Order: sequence, then C-alpha cells, then structure tokens
Amino acid sequence: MREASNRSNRHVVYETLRRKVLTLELPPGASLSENELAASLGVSRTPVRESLILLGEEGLVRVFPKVGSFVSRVDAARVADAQFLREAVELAAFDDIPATLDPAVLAELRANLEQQRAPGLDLETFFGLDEAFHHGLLRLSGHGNAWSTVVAAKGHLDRARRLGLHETNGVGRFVDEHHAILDAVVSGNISHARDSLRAHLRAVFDDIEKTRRRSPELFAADDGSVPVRRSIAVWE
Amino acid sequence: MREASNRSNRHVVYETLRRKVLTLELPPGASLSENELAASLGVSRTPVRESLILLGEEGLVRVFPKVGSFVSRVDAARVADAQFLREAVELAAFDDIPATLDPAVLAELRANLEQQRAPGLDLETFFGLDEAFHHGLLRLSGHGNAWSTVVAAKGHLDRARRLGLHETNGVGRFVDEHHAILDAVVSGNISHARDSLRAHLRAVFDDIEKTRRRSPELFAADDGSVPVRRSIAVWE
DNA sequence: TCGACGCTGCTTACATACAAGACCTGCCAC
DNA sequence: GTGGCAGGTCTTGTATGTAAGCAGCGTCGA
Repeated sequence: MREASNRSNRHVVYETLRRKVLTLELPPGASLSENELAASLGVSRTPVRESLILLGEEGLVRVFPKVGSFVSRVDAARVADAQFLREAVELAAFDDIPATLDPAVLAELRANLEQQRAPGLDLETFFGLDEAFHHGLLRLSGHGNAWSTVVAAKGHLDRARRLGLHETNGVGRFVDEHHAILDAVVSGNISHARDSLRAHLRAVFDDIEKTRRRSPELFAADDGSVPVRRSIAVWE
Repeated sequence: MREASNRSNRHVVYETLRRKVLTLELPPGASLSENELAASLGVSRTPVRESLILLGEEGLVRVFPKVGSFVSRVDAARVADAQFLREAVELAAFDDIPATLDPAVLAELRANLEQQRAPGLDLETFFGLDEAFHHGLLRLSGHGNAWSTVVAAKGHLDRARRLGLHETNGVGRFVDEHHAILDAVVSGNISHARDSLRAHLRAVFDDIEKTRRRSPELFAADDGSVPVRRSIAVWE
C-alpha cells in the first residue's frame, strides 16, 4: 500500500504556506483569504482551508470565524514558551548520550559544521543547517523523534530569530558555539556540553529579546484583537 | 469580535473523537470512515475529515489515502518519546519555581489532591485530576503554556497508561507520590521534588512496560502495514 | 456635526457533488 | 484447482455550492 506520506495537494499547500510564514515572506498580520490563496496556488479552497486549520493549531495563523484568517503576530510569551521547551528537551537529551556515538550521525554533524563555515553563506541556508545540527544532537541521544514536537512548537521562536538575525553582524559566533558543543560531546564531557548548549540557546534568545526592544511593533501582543483589514496595508 | 474558541461543529467532533480514542472506546485498529462518522454524529464529512486530519497530526489516527482511516496502534517508540518529552519539560520547570508560590495555583493543587483521595474514585476521574495536577505543577513555575505541547505529544502515552491501570490494583500509590512531590515543592526542597517527580514518572512508565510485556498485541508495531479490513472484526 | 440604520461585499463554516484509486469478489479460462 | 482479469463498492482527495455572520460605508435623520 502507498504510504500516507504521498505528497497530496494539501501537503504541498501546507508546507508552502508554513515556509512563507516562517521566512516572514508572509509577515505577521497578513491576510490569508482562502479564496485568494486557492486561486494563487491553483487549487480549490479545500486543501487551503485544511492547511490553515493546521497552521492555526501551530499558532502561526489565527482564524477568526466569518471574518478572516491572518498570520499571527510574533507573541513574546509564545517565543519564551518555545525557548523553554527546546532548552528542556535538548538539555535532557544530553543525559542519554551513549558512550559510543553513532558514527553515521556524527559524520553528518561534522559535514554540517563544515557547511556552516562556507563563505558567503546566506541566512536561509544557515537556518536549515542549524535546524539539522540541533536535530542531529537529539539523534545522538536516541531522542530524534522528539524534534518534530519541538519544531511544531517553535514557530514563533523561528520567526523571532529571523527578525533578529537580519539585524546582527553574522552567524559566525553561533557556528563557533556549535563547534564547541560538538567537541564537548565527542570528548565525552557531557557536563561541559550541557553548559555550552545552554549558553548557546540563551544567546540566541537574548538576541531575540534585543530585537524585540528595538522593533516592538513586530511583537505586538497577540491578545485576540482584530487585525483591522486596513492595517494589512502596513505590510503591503 | 467573537473568539475563535467558539465551539464549532469541528471542535465538538474533534474533541469527541479524541476522547473516544484516548479512553480506548475507539480501540487501536478501529476503522474511522468519514461517511460513517459523519452520519453517526449528525454532521457532514467536512468537520469529520478536518478532525481526522488533526488527530492524524497527533499520531492518534493513521490516514491511508483512498483506503481508510484507522485508530493507530499504541506504538512503544512513541510512548517512550512522549515519556522523554514530558519528563524533560516537567523536570526543567522545577528549576524555575519561584521562592513564593502562587497561592491560587497552590490552593488548586491542594484541592485536587483532596479529590484524588476521595473514596470510590473511578479511573477516568483520576486521569482528569492527574492531568490537572501535573499541569498545575507546570503553572507554579510559570510554564503552564508548555502543557498544551506535552498534551498534544503524549496521546500514545495516555492510551498506554489506561491499558496499564486497568490491570493494576489502584492508584493509591500514585496519589501518595503526588503528595510527596507537592510537599517537597512547598518546603522549598526543589532537588528532592525533582527526584520525587522523576521517580513518579518513571514508575508510571514502568507500569506501562509491564503491560506491554503482558499484552503485546495491543502494542503491535505501527510500521505502516495495512490494517486489513477484515481484521477490524477483531475489535467488534 | 454626529449617531443610527441598512445595504453591500467580504469572510469562514458546512454540505454536497465529483474524481480517482484500492480492495474484494466472482467469474472465466486453462 | 488455480491464476488472472473485470467489475462493483468502498475509501479518501478535491472542487464547488450554500448558509450565516461580521465589517465598512454611505445615507438619512436629528
């Protein structure tokens, strides 16, 4: 039998929309009309609607019945929630790292770090590598499956990171930290690895907080207030 | 404006189906035909279908395109994943418990424990209280929002717990452990609280493992094999 | 000038029709 | 008896029609 992972229209639409929301191509507050999206994506309203419902569950979209669907604003509280979750999971995983590391995963992590050092790395590529790196750390401990839960919960965090990194001087520092973390893991110094990873995650979070203080309008409280239709023009 | 939390048909259908799956009223392997469910629930296929998609994302349902939708089997790997996640989150939360506890949450936790001691407590009521208790512990640390993520991820764990508890002698031991955990938190002995909570969660997990060895057929590997239609009769 | 009312156009929520594929069953040839 | 093919019937995936509700805007009256 065919796997459920067959890419149906709904999967394509969902992934397309999710990517556009996370990359801020669809910025917070943007209107997501089922009709417009269906027309522009060349499908009917059904797969679009189902995708919006899923994105709503992730908190990336707010659906107001009979009014409209909108990209949610980056909510500082949700960012903090996601930060707490990922830190809890990633640090706990280190407790379960086996004495002998899976060589395949290790090789993948090293290759990943090589690519992070590539000159002229653009931001989106770095984000992809960063995701894969942290996922790889989880896999080293045998808890790779927990990553999907973290991913689903950290949509707000990712958007905030993008907002932040566009204003920083580069990602070199984060790459250095990745190296330090992996070195500590390989050398068996789990305690040091934990400290390094925590410091790394906190640094990322501090970066976000800095951005929030600098551009508070992007982080407007997501208190259920109606995104007035006119206000969409702010983004257009 | 009306809140999105208005209970639409879809919400009702989703919650109904989710409850039935978690309580094993809809057992692993059961067929979930969109048409049948729609007819029996008195709605159209649309809200049923949307609910099945959401339950599919949680891993509680498997949707095979053009074949059918079925309650997923309790997957031991997923149970372990959920156990790891909840343990990581709940233990990490204890690190952030403030010196002075929120009196409202504390009172709620104490009232909850009282009810857990009620004579003749039925299992489903205990489950509800247990959920609220652990959620309350998270709220004490200010990380109450993380609970929803844990809930979404631990569907398999909950079903396995129900399978297990139906075979045990009662929940008295778990209630005692709840008391010990809260006492440690109140007395400010966070280290002890952590140890107690970890032991408690591990005890629950061990109970599940025991059940799995005793009733392996309920935990059949969820490897994507087709649930043959005829096999549904096993459950009917 | 300002408030109230209703119309218009948009939205999502739900229902239903249609399409395409997979499984089962029975027939048929060998 | 057995293998293979065809048709019937189920399934989900998608498209579209219908219903109900809210926002905005113009108008009208005071």
